[in-house]
Amino acid sequence: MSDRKRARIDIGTPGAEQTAAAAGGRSEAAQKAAIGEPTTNVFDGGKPFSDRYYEILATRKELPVWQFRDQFKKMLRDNQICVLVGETGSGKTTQIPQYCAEVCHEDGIQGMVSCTQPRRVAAMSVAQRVAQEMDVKFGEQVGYTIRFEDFTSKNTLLKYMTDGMLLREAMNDPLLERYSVIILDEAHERTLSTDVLMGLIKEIAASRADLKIVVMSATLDAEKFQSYFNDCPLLTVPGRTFPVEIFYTPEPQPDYFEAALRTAMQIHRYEPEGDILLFLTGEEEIEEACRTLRNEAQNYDCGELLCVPLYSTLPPNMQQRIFDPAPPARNGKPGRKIVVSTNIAETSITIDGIVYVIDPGFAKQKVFNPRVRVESLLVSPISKASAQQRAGRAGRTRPGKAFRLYTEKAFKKQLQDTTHPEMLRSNLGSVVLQLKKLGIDDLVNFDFMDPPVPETLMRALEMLNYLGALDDDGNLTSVGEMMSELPLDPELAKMLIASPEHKCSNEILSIVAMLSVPNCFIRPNDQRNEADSAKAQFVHEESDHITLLNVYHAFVANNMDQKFCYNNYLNFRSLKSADSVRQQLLRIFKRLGLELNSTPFEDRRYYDNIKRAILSGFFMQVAHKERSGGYLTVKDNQIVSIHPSSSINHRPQWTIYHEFVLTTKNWIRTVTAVKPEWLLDASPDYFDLTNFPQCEAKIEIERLIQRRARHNKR
DNA sequence: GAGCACTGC
Repeated sequence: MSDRKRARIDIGTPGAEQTAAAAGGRSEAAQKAAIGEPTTNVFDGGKPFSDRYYEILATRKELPVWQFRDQFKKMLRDNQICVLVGETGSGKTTQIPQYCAEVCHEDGIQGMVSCTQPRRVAAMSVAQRVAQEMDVKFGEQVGYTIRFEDFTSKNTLLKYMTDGMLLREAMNDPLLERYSVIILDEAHERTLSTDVLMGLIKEIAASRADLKIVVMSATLDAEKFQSYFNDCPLLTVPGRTFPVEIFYTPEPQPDYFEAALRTAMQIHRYEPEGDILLFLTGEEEIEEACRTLRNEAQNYDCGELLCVPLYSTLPPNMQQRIFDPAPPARNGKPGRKIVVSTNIAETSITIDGIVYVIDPGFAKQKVFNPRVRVESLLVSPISKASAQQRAGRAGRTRPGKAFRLYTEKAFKKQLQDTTHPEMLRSNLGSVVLQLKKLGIDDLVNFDFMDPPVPETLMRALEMLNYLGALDDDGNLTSVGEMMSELPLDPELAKMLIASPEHKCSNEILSIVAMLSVPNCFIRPNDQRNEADSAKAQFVHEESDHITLLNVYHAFVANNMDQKFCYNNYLNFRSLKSADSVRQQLLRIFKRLGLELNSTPFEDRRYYDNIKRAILSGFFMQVAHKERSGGYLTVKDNQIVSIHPSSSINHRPQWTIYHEFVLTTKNWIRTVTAVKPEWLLDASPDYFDLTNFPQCEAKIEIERLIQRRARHNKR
């Protein structure tokens, strides 16, 4: 009999000695035993529970979800798939996975319980908490797995992980056989990975009767999840938050920014004490709002107002300021903290003590145009679900108020119920490659919860075909197999795999890593010149990609020193993470059996080889300078300009670009000058003139082909 | 001569 099965006896059936001890009424454990609760930890070799366990257990029992423990366990036993809806504060994320582990133990089921999270921090912090609750060593029986970090052991029975990580695992373990229960948490967020996982897991469930699936979500989409998963049972657990009173504006607001600041000042001047959370759309807006509010607060006879900005690119020590206490009262008027934040405060970061929420009703959202394959950010109205989530932020510690800067009618009639899932707003290149690797051949009929428009899928398939990842029948090629192993966009993956042929894989590894992390150049508004001259040291005048390579080399040559970064206006965090990414890519690169090589620096082909390697992944992102002097993207004929941050010091005839950014204008960012004949070498298929729209670029390529033909004849 | 919603492998 396995240890697990033997240990099962302990649950709920205390042994004779324990019952005898209870009669003495001394220790806490003994008292527990007397009322039929276990006193030893079946998950830790039958060790007695610590005192701390009982302390935490008391708080666990106060969670709303505790009342549903037996009901949930029964539902799990009786069904393969179930949906659990739990509002904020229900305790579902920490408790449900434990209940699953209990069921596995009690029923002698082998295999791990996995609980997925959209974000790394959540996976880590929840795992730590649950290890404490279960009174086991963190990283042993309970652990977590995220990119770059696997904090689990061979004894792990409950594992928190990012949803992207589970998807990676599925590529090598298509039926996810090491798991007996998979819990998809925060499913309502509908991230790309969650959506792919849902489709995949639904398929796996059909062929693995022993696999249990729990989908956990906030309220709004419950029935949709239920019907998607074959009308499975649903358990609803109430949350534990304080009531939030909602106020709408009587009239639509022409300028949400101005209305937001006005509302903030009114709350500060006339409402009882309590901190404010104001949602705006981006860094610039947020910094401006903070400046204005600081000034305003001095013009009135009111308490002190502490204005704290919050957005993801803010350095962590600045982000910490959101937890500073509000200033004390002044002349009997309350001091107050106002946090001015992007959407990051809607899901990722929770601030306690917020009593007032101001919701102008907008957020920057990703939109995708499949015709020109461009993703861009657009300020757009939020959904009802988002508005509800934002309002909820006011009721975490006591009853609060939410001020919506739009009319009730607009809320009811104009806001969509939920935010469009990311799947419908993204370039699906990576998703398609992943699904192919997972053995899903018929993508058009794949059971997506919200199927993407066919054109988006077609563009992704076409792109992967040009990259050589899929053959003409849509099957994964050996190049495609390798590409799918790399945690990169397909273009970057292709460029890396092709780099050994161009004798520069060492350099391309560095460039790809640098392209995969946030922008490393810092340019403070009041030190632009200093920052620009610091950057000038690294500039390669024909290529932003090579400029990035120079930065990485300098970083390494200076022992990855933080001071070096500070002195040179470089983002240390970003460069550190580029180095981690590079190490990870290098490991995979070697595993794939690819050759690590470099062209000698003295060789005149050193830079050309690098540019050709970049082109092998990015030949679909080329811009051509027209006779008018402006740039047009090749084949799509979009008017674009080279981004002012570019280190290119001339205007090359042909250039590849890494990103197309749509803001005030169509920009191409991170560019490298190339020679037109390299285009033909990189992909004769893509530059086949029979399906090329008429334009100057076509005429030049035509001439080039004729010249080559003549040359070959001679 | 301008900008970086947020995640994740």
